[in-house]
Amino acid sequence: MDYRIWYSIESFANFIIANTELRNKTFVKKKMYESDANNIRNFHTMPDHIKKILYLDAPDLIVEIDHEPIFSVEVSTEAGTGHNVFQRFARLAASVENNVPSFYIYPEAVIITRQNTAPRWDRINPLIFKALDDVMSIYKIPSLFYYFPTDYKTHNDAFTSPNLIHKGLRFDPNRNYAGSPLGTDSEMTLMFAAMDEIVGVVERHGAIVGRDKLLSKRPIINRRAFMNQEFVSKGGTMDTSPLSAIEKIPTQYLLNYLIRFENSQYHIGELLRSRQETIIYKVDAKFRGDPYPGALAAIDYLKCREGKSFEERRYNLIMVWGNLTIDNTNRTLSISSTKSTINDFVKSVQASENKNILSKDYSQISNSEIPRYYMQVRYGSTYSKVKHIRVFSYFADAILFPDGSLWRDA
DNA sequence: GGTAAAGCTGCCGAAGCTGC
DNA sequence: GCAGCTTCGGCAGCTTTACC
Repeated sequence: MDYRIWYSIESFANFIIANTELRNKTFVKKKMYESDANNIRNFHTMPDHIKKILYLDAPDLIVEIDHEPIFSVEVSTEAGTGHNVFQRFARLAASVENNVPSFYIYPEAVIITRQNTAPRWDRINPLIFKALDDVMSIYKIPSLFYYFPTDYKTHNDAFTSPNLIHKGLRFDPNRNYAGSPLGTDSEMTLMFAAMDEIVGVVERHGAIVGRDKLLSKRPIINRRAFMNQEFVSKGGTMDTSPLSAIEKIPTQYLLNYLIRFENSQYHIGELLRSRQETIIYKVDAKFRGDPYPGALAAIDYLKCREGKSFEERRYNLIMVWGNLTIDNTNRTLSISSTKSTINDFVKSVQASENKNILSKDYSQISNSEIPRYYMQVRYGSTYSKVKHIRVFSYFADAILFPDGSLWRDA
């Protein structure tokens, strides 16, 4: 069986290979190109099944066997307070939505030194555990969390951390694995065991049949139980960020707001009307990407989804850019903002369109550009839009700005 | 009213590309 | 070869909100 290991950072690929059964397999390592927006020379060379995972956002590593992806890995060293831990959530979801198990490595806490304050641990928002569990419940595919090794458990006083200079993080000393977590840490050895379990199951049953069996395997059951326990023991609730920024309203309020776009020829379609209530993610900020795309994806799984596609939601999921007021008298919404406008969204889309070469004459296309042209013929601008535009328009049933709105009819 | 947590955003660096 | 641009990821300071 032939393995291919797609990586963003080669040293991290080396780290995973050396610590798992992959080291004994026949494999090749390949550089992963993330999107047609940020790497127009090479993205089109990515195989179709990898492109599908990259559609929403690119993970740090994808392992495939005989052209079938078997798991993806995302690693971060950021402090996971507030909505930061959800920043990478869309890429975990993108993997699982393509039936590919995902691993998320994130520190339990990171030392942050602020001005005029002693160094202290910024701790993870435990709601991430609930969000990942909901993903597993819906897709029946593992989406597992492991702590990036830190001094947090052993050095509660941040100032005493031997790795204070690295914000309390424990990195692997092997220079071939530069920037990777400490491989001998118990969290990492458990993760390697789970990866080996996947490799073993897939080799015995094949990738398609094998992945349906994974959730019932003991190392994965145990990890899922640990994640649920962490949610509870760390005081997780359904009120913390990003759920602290949502409102639930009767859908009629939304329809009453959108009526301004209707006329005798056009009426809002059936999708929004099909759900009685609507969840609104309120962001009164300047229009931007991270951390909002990941937070929006997490809200979908935590509150709205009941099935594998956005059509199977209990509630509409919409995003409001601006200061939202719910007008209970007139059963509608009002939005004001000096920070964001619909033009911020539209300008981003237009900027992405500049990456498209579909309007060129054949004589204008260089030979090396032809495969990229041909990819765009098939997929249009699917892969050439910037990440946050792709993620927002995938997850949100509607996006409202004070001066303009976008919505799905079906 | 004070403190801690949550939320927002300006700015920075890395990587990779384009154009001269 | 180099300057400059875009995209992405990330840090941490500032502001707002929540809580006691």
